[in-house]
Amino acid sequence: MQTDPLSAKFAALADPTRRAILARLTQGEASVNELAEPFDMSLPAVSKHLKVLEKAGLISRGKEAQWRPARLEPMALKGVADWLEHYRRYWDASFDRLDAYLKNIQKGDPSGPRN
Amino acid sequence: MQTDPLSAKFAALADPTRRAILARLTQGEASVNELAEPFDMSLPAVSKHLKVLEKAGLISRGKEAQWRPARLEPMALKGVADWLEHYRRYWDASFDRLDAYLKNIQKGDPSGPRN
DNA sequence: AATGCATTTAACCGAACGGTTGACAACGCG
DNA sequence: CGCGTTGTCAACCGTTCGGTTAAATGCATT
Repeated sequence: MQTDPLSAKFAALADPTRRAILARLTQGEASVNELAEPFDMSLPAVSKHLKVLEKAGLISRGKEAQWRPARLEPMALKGVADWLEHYRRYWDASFDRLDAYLKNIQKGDPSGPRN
Repeated sequence: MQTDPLSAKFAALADPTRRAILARLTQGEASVNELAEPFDMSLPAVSKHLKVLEKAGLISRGKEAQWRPARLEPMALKGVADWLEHYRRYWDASFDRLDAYLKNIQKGDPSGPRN
């Protein structure tokens, strides 16, 4: 696992089990057993996945008696979205037009896009 | 490396060197040597990173004489953005009220759907 | 044909990943 | 207290990752 936060987030998301866990958590908090139920995998394995997600900041854990419920920490995902946003202009056509417009007015053309 | 495309993309993005390569490619095509220049790392290492990015669909390679320039394949990033979009409501302020509602029904508010 | 440049392939290495099993810790309850 | 439930820890295992060096490939130039 890398040390920089963005790498940790991407690495955490690069596993279908962990993404499924996140999807489940959009329904609300869940215990480890509840989270493990859909998977053909031991409990410690799920526990490890949760630890990866927690270290990446994508979830946080609670403590209620012997339960340690996990909940979504969605601002971490916003961090990923913000990184992606830098590339939006390279796929989004409507963003391209806006970008061209902004570049033109920055060049001092008051009438808008040129070409 | 996983077989499903989304995992491959996230895994490819989980490395700062590879993200730096993508950033460089927003300036336009580049040869392997050009891409390797900023990094304190051998050429084969960069070549491997490019292969990871290519298998993830994030870049494509050309062939001009002995050069194999890499270029950005931005629609692949859009795939990642689309996945993230499912979670926007969980961080975006404009969805705060919906989020509060969902949290209430999850606590067992009998007026809402049950988990 | 020989040289030189750009890039990839092959073999190898240590560290991290994703999983297992078995033991252990923490808590609620009879 | 003793017990069952919940979850983590520790050790281990095979595979993948990210890097290296050395050799091979592809192409242009002379």
